Amino acid sequence: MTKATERPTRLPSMADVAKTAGVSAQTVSRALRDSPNVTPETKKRVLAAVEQLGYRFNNAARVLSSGRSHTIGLVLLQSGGYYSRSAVTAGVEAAAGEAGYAVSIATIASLDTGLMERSLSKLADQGVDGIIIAVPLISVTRKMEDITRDIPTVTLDGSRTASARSLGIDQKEAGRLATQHLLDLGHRQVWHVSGPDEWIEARRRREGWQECLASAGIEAPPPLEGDWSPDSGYLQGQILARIPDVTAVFAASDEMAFGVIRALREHGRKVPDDVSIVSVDDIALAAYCCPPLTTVRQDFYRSSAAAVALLLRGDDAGAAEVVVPASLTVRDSTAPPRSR
Amino acid sequence: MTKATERPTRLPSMADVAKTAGVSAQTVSRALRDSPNVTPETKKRVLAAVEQLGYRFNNAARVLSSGRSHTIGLVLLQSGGYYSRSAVTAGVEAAAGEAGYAVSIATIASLDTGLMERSLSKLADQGVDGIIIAVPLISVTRKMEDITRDIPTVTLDGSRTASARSLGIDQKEAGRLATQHLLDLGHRQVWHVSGPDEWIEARRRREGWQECLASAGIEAPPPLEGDWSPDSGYLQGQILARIPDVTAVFAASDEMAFGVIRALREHGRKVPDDVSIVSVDDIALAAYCCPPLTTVRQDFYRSSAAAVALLLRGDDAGAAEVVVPASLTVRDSTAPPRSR
DNA sequence: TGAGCTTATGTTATCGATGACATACGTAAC
DNA sequence: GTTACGTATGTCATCGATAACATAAGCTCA
Repeated sequence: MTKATERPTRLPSMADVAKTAGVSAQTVSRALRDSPNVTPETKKRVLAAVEQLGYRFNNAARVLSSGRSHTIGLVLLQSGGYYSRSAVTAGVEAAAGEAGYAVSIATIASLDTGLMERSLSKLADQGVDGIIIAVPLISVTRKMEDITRDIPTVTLDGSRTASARSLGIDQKEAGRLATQHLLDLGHRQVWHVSGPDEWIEARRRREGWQECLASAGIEAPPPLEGDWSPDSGYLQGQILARIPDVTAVFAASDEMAFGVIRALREHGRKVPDDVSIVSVDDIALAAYCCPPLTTVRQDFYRSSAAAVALLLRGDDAGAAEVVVPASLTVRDSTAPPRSR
Repeated sequence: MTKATERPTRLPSMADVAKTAGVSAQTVSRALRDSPNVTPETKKRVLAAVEQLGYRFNNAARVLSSGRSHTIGLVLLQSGGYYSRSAVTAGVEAAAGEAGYAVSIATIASLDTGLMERSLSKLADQGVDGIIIAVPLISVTRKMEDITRDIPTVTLDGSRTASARSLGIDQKEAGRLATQHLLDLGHRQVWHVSGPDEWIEARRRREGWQECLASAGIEAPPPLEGDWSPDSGYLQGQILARIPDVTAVFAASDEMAFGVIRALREHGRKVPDDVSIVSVDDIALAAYCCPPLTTVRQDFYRSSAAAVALLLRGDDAGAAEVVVPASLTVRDSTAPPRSR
C-alpha cells in the first residue's frame, strides 16, 4: 500500500504499447482516439497490446500537449440547502460525464468575495476547460472577471458577469406561481419568508411575489428574511404566528417552510385551516411534512445538465440567459381561507 | 467568449516569468514552491513578474513532470440519501483543499459492478493520486482490485478490498444506541426498517439492532427493508401500522422515519404515544418532523475529512479500519410505552 | 591562503501524448 | 505510363514544469 503523497512507479507508456504492437507511438495514439486512417487490423493489434500491458493513458501528458483538460470546474456553497447542492452536483457530473468531461469541485464556506476568488483561481490553476458557478456572485471583482474571461463560464443562479453566460430556473416565475396559487384560493394577502438577500435566486422569488401581489392590486407586506435553514424558518414563523391576519405564507424554500409550520402550530395556528403555506423546491421530504407541502418544483438536475450543455456548446451568443421553467405541485398545506 | 471545447490561447509560461524577472526558469519554479535556497530579494522579483504577467502555473505540466496530480477522486452514488452525499462531498473537499488537493467526483447511477469499474477507471485515467469510495462495493472485481492496488484508496462505508483501507462511522454502534434507547424506555420489542441490503452501512446498523436485542434476550422480529427514501419508509410503515403490538421502531434513516411516521399516523397510531421511533442521521429537518425525531447523529463531514487524512497520511498499517463514533440525540419521537 | 563546505542559481534531460509534416504505397485518370 | 491523389503510417518538435546535476559565489577554519 503506497500513500497518495509519494511518487508512483512508472506505468507503461504509449511507446511501450507501440513497441509491443510493432507500430509507432503516433499510430497507437491515432488508434486509441478512433482517428479515421487506421487499418482495423492495426487497431486490433494496438488494442491487444494495450490490454496485455494494462496500459492507461496519461492524462497530464494529454492535457499538456493538447491544451485541453476535459475537466470542468463546479463552484458550490458549503452551507445553504443541501438538497440543491446535491442535485446540482449530480446533474453536472452526469451531463459532463456523458460528454467525456470530468468534474472538479470547489466548495466555498461562505459567500465571501475573497473565498470566491480563491476557488476560481484554484480551478483555473487546475486547468479546467470551463467553469460552472452555482453560487451567487455578490460582487464581481476584477480578478473574477479576468478568470471568467479566460475560461468559459456559466452561472447557474442568475448572477451576471461581463463574460459569463448564465442559466437558471425561472425564479421569478416560481415566486409568481406560488403567490398566484394562494390568491386563487381566495387569500387577500400573502406574506413572504425569503432567502438571504445575497442570493439572486432569493431576490427573484421575492420579486415574483411582489409583482404578483402588485398586479392583483395588493400592497406587499415587508418580507421576512431567512437563511434557507429550517431553523430560520422557525424563527420567522414565530413572528408570523403573532400577526393575527396572516392567512397565507410563501416560503422561499421547503426547509424553511418546515420551520414556519412548526412555529405556527406551536402558537395554535393550524395549517392549512388557519394559515396556508407554499414553498419552493419539492424536496423528497416535502410530501412527508405535516401537512404535506404544496410547493413549486425545481428540477435542479435538469437545469444543471443544461448548464453543462451550454458551457460545452458555447454559442457565441454572448452572455445569453437561458431559463428553465418551474412548476407547482399542490398538496395539503394550502386551502381557501377560513370563511369569516 | 470562447467555448470550452476549443484550444485556449497561449498563456504566459514559467519561461516568460523567468525572462521578465531576469532569472532562470528553475529559479522561478523554486521561488514559487517556497524552496529553501532562494534569496528573499529574488523571490520578490519573481513574484512581481508573476503578478505583472498574470502568470498561472500549468497543472498538466506539473503533473507530468512530478508524477503527482494533487487530485483525489471521490466516488458517490447518485441516488441514496442526498444528505449524506452532500455532507461527504463537503467534508472531502474541505479536507483535501486544506492539504492542497483538488477533488474530482465520479457519480454512479446505481450500485452496479460495471458502473463502479467504469468510474474507477475514469478516475484512474484522470491520474488521481488517491480515491475515496463512498458507496458500498457489492462485489470487488479483479479490475477494481487492480486499480485500488495501483492507487491508494480509502472506503468510507465499511466495504473492504484487499488493498484499500477503510474508515467509517461506527454503524453497528449506531444501531445499538438506537435500539438500547428504546429498550431503556421500557419497550419489550423493537422493529426495524432497514436500508437496502447491498449497503454495508445498512447491514451494520441491522447487526447492531439484532445484537442489542439478543443481549437483552429478545428475539428480533424480521426486518423490513427500505431504500433510504421517505416513500419506502411510508410503505413499510403501512405494514407496521397493521401489527398491533408494535410499540417501538428503529428506522435506518431519518428520511425513512418521516415516511414511517406518516403511515402510522394515517392508521391512527400516534407517535410517540402509541409507537416510539428512532432513526439515524440527524438531518437538519429531523428537529422539524412531527414529532421532532430522536435520532443517532452521524458526522459525515468529520468522517469524510478523516478519510482524506487517512488517504494522504498513508500509514502502512495495511488495510486498517478506523471508526468514528456516533451519538444519540433525544427529541420527541420516543417515549416509554403506554402502560397497559 | 586555500581546502572544504554551504548557499544561490543556471543547464539539461525528462515526463508522455500530440500536432504538423514527411514518407511510402496503392489506385484512378488521362 | 506517368501524374495526381488518397490512405496508412512514421518522424520530429513541442507543450511547461521539474529532478538531477553543474556551477559560481561566499564563508569557515586550519
